[in-house]
Amino acid sequence: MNDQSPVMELVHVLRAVTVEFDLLGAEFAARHGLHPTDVRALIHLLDAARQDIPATPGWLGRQMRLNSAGTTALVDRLERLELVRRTKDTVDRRRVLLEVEEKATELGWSFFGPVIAEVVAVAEGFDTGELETVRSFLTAVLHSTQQARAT
Amino acid sequence: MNDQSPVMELVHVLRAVTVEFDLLGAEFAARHGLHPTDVRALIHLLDAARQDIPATPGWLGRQMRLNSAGTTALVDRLERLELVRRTKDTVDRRRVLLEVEEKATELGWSFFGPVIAEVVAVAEGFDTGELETVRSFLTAVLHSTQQARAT
DNA sequence: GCGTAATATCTCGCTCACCGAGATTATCGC
DNA sequence: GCGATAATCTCGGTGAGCGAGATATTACGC
Repeated sequence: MNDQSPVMELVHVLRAVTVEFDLLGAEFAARHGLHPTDVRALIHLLDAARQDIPATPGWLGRQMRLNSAGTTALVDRLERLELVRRTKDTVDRRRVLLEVEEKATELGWSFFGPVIAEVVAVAEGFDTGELETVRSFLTAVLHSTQQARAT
Repeated sequence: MNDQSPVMELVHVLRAVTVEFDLLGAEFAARHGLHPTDVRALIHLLDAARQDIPATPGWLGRQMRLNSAGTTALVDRLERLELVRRTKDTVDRRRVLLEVEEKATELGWSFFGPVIAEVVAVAEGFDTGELETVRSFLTAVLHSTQQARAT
């Protein structure tokens, strides 16, 4: 397993991309006067909205690995920034549903927009089959990592 | 640019991988009684050592987007944990060099070991050309993102 | 060379994100 | 109904990271 093997290079570049995306999020956060955590939360919330998964403080806290106190504080911040709205669940009235405001989706797009544009630009240089290879490789890494973490 | 386009799926899976790696780092940190920031710093320091880049507090702070006060506190923590050692640069005596201890490399391997094993396992299902495609795609995304961030 | 600007690091005081413990309110099984 | 369980929030405390500024060393203009 030397440093020059193709697989090791993949590991390095994957890690580098992760670091880079983190920094991107941190700088976006700083530029908009919020915290990296808020951006991460926003991503989870928009993702949930996109997939019609009901978002609650408890769910968000689990995604973020925050305890309930930290989660409450996080939701308080997001609500104060008018990015989400707390509404009571009419079915189970212990629960609070988090609804993302218009402002949040706008912010989300202003974050992802440039990233998407870059990936699109890069993708120009690859044909459909190659892109499919990349996608399936990353999906496999994702699933294998998720599974390893669950252990 | 609808949600089902191959490129959009790539963006989503890339983001998911990033989130997953973050959580991995956070859980590794928690398990070893350190903070996610410390793990990130460790990654940068090991990376620097691997590439023979001299690591100083200033350099580390720039990598992490921390100000000098935060950087000093970070290095203090790492030194207290015996992961790095401060040594004065004999050439430029304003500078402090950060040397990673044995303990740090061990910790680094215990973090990356499982990740590498997973990527290796996933890579089994792909031939050399495909892996090269993935590598060059990710490298392109990395460079384009780095450049966009520098702007 | 000599004063001044620039650079690297550190100190101090402070804010606030997050944690642990526990309170509160709502639901469910019996 | 009643205890057990679940979802959320409150309170107090810890510490990571910031802004401002101090200190020490080096580079530059004259």
